[in-house]
Amino acid sequence: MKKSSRVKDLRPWDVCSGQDAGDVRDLLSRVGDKWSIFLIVSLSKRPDQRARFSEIEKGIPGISQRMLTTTLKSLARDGFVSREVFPEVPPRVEYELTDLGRSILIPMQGLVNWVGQNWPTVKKSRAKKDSEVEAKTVRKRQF
Amino acid sequence: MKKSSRVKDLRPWDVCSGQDAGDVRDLLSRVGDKWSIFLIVSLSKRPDQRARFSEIEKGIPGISQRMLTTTLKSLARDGFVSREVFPEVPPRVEYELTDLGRSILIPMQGLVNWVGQNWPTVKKSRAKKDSEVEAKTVRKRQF
DNA sequence: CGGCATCCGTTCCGATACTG
DNA sequence: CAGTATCGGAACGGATGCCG
Repeated sequence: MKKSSRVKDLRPWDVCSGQDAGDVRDLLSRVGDKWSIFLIVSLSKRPDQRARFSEIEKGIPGISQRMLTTTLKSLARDGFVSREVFPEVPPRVEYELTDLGRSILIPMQGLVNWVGQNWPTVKKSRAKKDSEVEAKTVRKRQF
Repeated sequence: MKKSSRVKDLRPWDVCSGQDAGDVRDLLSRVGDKWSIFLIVSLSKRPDQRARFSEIEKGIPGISQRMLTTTLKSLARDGFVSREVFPEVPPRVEYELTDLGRSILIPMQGLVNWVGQNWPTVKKSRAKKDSEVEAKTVRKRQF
């Protein structure tokens, strides 16, 4: 067994043009920013996939108010969440995952599964390569 | 029909913890950078999922030499591609998609499908929201 | 409460020049 | 050919203060 066990027969990208890759990149950089995925998942776990600003904030440790505002705004711009303002004092604003926002959870689940299976491999590879580089650097420094 | 047609019954993230979301974010920001997805797809389309530096460069319009080097290096660090140097003059270096690199194409295909179906919706939402903001800005400017 | 405006350090990335 | 080194602009994102 040399090449026989490899995942070679997969042809998942046969239909994929450069245009597709471009659009996928747009999606990835959209949803691959620092907080979007957390917002989407956080909303998806609530009853009615709905919460107000301060609730979301509490649910996501480490996020700044500025980034919560910013990220919610751009998610709303792209139609992943909807925003509803209630004319009260103090003001109340609720955000809800839209159908579009919910729909992306399906392909995302594929990534979750992949990560669950393969992320340890990635981390091992990273550590291994890093230690090799470290060794080289040390060797260099000796001269 | 108000809420009946919604994609509500989906529960794809039931098993997903905050840790999962964190790892998924790591993956997304890893693969969501400007060029990684292009490199992976580009390699996946070649015979043997393998090509040398200059071939990849030609296949990806707009990429700078610096970013090709950088991106290949970090993909290699994480184990998505392997790097082989041939001791010749002029030097030849070949990169090949690893099993790990190939395996991620499967969940990626889900994203490709999603993008194919839903990206127009996103772009429409974007345009709509932008024009609304534009209208508001103009209204403000009148005073 | 739910923002927005500002400042500011960090990271990203393209352009360019140089090297084994 | 396949890089490395350096620079500089742009974008990201945290901290802080103000405001309806």
